Order: sequence, then structure tokens, then C-alpha cells
Amino acid sequence: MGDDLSNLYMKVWELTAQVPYGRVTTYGAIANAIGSKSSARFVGIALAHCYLAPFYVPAHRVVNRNGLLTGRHHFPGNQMQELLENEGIKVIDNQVKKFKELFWQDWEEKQCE
DNA sequence: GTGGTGACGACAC
DNA sequence: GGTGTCGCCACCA
Repeated sequence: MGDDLSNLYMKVWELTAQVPYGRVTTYGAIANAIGSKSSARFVGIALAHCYLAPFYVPAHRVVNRNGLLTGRHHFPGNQMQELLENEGIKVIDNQVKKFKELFWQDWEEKQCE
């Protein structure tokens, strides 16, 4: 594939884009899905470059293991929280309410090999 | 080619 | 149970 962008970044973006409306996921879950479970940091970096993705990446649905909106500082103002609340997700004290219930990790197993 | 960095996670104390 | 520390792997200067 002649992808100019790194395949790892692309994986993170695709997995993030698979998160359905009103659901959230974690960096570790994505890291585990791309095969680098120990590199949850890399997921955050990939989302930080989500503007490079050729499609819309709901990065606001990705929070840390504690359900905290650690990445909201990278959004203009409190857009991240507004987007989550717009989807019916209650955010209190920068933390997703009922995060454990809204947590979603049912990645589509796209086995092409 | 090397060093530093980063939207985190797990473990130790 | 909170805090501190290390690890981790790809990107950027």
C-alpha cells in the first residue's frame, strides 16, 4: 500500500472512527487493538495528529483508563466535553460519567491476511 | 544516527 | 488508595 501516512497512525484513526455514537473507548484499548498494548502513549500521539486523517476521527470519544478527558487540552476550549455531552455522555469534573458502561471495545475484526 | 518527547498504563511503595 | 517511577515505541529536531 502506498500510504504516505504511517500505517500505525491509520490503524489508530480507523479504530477510533469505529467507536459508535454515544460510546467511548480508551487509549489502552486502541493500543491493544493495534498490537502495541504497551504503547498507549503512541495512541495519544496518533490522535494528536488526527487532523492528518483523511476522514473524521472522533478523538473526543477517546479518554484515558480512568475515564478522564486528559486530551481536552488539545481541543479548542471545552469542545471535547461539549461534543461528548452532545452525544448524551455526561462529563463531570473532566470525567466521563458511567464510563464503565459506555466503554466500548468491540472492534471489527478485519482479518484480510 | 542519537536524543528527547509524548492525548498513557501498569506496578511498587 | 494516592503518589511516584519506569516502560514503551514511533515521530521530530
